[in-house]
This record gives sequence, structure tokens and C-alpha cells, in this order.
Amino acid sequence: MKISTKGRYALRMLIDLAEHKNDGFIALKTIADRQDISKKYLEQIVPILNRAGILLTNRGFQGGYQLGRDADKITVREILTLTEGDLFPVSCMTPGGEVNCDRKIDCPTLPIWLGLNKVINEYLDSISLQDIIIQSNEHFSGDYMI
Amino acid sequence: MKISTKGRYALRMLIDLAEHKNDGFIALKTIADRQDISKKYLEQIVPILNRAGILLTNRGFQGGYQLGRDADKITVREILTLTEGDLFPVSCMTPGGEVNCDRKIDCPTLPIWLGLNKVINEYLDSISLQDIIIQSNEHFSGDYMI
DNA sequence: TTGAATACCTACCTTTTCAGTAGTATTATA
DNA sequence: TATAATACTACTGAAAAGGTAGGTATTCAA
Repeated sequence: MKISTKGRYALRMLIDLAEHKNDGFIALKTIADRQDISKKYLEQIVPILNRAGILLTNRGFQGGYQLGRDADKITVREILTLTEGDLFPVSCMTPGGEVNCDRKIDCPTLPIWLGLNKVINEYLDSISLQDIIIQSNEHFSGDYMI
Repeated sequence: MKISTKGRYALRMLIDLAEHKNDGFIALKTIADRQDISKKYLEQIVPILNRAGILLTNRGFQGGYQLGRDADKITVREILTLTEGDLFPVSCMTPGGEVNCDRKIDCPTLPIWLGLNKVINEYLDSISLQDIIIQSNEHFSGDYMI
């Protein structure tokens, strides 16, 4: 019951891009260095986000990445769903929402997983990259107000 | 981000015991057969629940298990926390609640994980074995009311 | 008092997933 | 055309998941 590095790194990369959205295309090496993540590993994560239109990319000299959408239009749920596969908390359900289990009729635990799925998704859906940055800045200045 | 078989099997075993709480001690073989779970695997899960006082056990001939507490005093959260380890959604936090990460100061994602942890735990804490059985029965009779 | 049924314990095993590395191909720009 | 970047694909070592296997200890009933 853990989010893997894949999802966490994707999130950190996108937050980094959102924080530097006025810097043009940013090379993966720059992000990898700033976030202390293996660049090679990030290379594998990036195409997932790319295909979903979350990123704009430029190859070649001075290439790199930018957010493909405004930061307030990208939710944590979208990022994690792309990178972690679906977020359904048990393996008996497919991404499409179908239950793939012989016991599904009268399974007493199914309502629990459906409910858990709901609270998780609603929570993660309520947070955008923009929200994260705002909250992060508030917290930062808060440290100096004591 | 999935609950493993260990947690799900534990939950099903305890629901089974709650449904048959008037049958005295129930052998693991009976539960394994009814739930279609490997008895040998269940044997490994049981001690975890046992140590927490959720189970009463009797060894020897006609031995078996009973719930050690009323079904409305056993929550899904307790069962899953015991079997899955803590339920914290990322690996950077210890069961005790301490953050085990160099980046924890000003980590912009930490509030997300704290919030996610909260909604997950509150949800699972709100469901007892008793609740599951009641809801399961309602659903069952509902099928005949059409 | 003995045999069967039960829980308890520990080691082992196979498969899958995680978390990357490595190497090569492709593309855009100066 | 050299160079700095992304894009793609294969491989790998370690850990976790999901069990099996085999033995020991305990209890009750006949």
C-alpha cells in the first residue's frame, strides 16, 4: 500500500517544472540534479507524462521539457494514475472499473474497497500542482514568522 | 498502491469468524475451505492477529479460533495495519510518524502524503467488522426486493 | 493411553515487481 | 556537421509477494 518512486518522482519533476515555468525548456539533467533523481530513470518516466499531454518537449540542443498545461489544470490524481497504473486499492478491479473476481457477487469486502477508492481519488483529485506550490510557499514564509 | 493478499485474507477470515460467532471454536481448515484460501498461508497470517488479541485460540482436538473481541470493536484499519504494516502511503515515513527523508524540510509533497494518510485512516477506522456484516446482509436481501 | 485432529513454528521456493543501468538511435540547433 | 539534448529498448540485481513443505506441540475422545 505504497506509492512507488515512479509516481513520487513524476510528481516532483512536475512540481519542479511548475516552479520554473518561465525558464523555457528545461533539460532533464537539470531537473535530475535539482531533485537528486537518476536522470536515466526519469527518462523512463517522462514518456508516460508526455503521451498524456502533460509535457511539452523539445529535442536536440537546448531542448528539454515544459508543462503542457497550466499547473492548476494538472491534479495529483492524474499524475499518480498515469505512473502507478490505476489507484484502485486491491487487485480485483480493472482500470475500467470492472471487478475481476469469482466472488464478486456477495463479496462483503467489495464495498469497502469501492469506498476506499472513492476517498483516495476524491482527495487526490482536489489537489493541483498549483495548490502544492502555493501551500509550499506559505509554509516557507511561515517559518520566518515565529 | 495495493492491499496485499495478506491483509485481504485476514479481513475475510475475521469476517467469516464474525459471521459464525455462535459456532464455538472454528478450525482453520474450515475457514480455509469456506473462503478458498490456502490453509498453510493462513497459518502465517493468524499469529499476527493473535498477538494483537483479536483472536481467541484453542489448540488440540476440536480446537480453532474465535473472535477475541466483539465485532463492532474491531475496525478494518486495525486489521490492515497489523497485516500490511503501517498504511502510510509513501515509504518516507515510519510507523511512529517520523519522517525519514533528507528532504523533509520544505518537501512540497509531504503535506499531500500526510493528508492522504489521514483520509485513508479515517475511512478505514470508520468501518468495523459488524458494519461489514450488516451491510452485506442488507445487500443480500435487497437482491430479492426487485 | 493412544491416535487423530488441531494449532504452532521455521525454512524454503517461485514469480513478480521495484528501481534502476547501459547502450544505441534520433533530432534540433549553432 | 559537431554537439547536446531527447527517445527507445534491453538488461539486471535486489526485494517483496504469495505461497509450499515438513516438522513439533497440544488436546481430547474413545
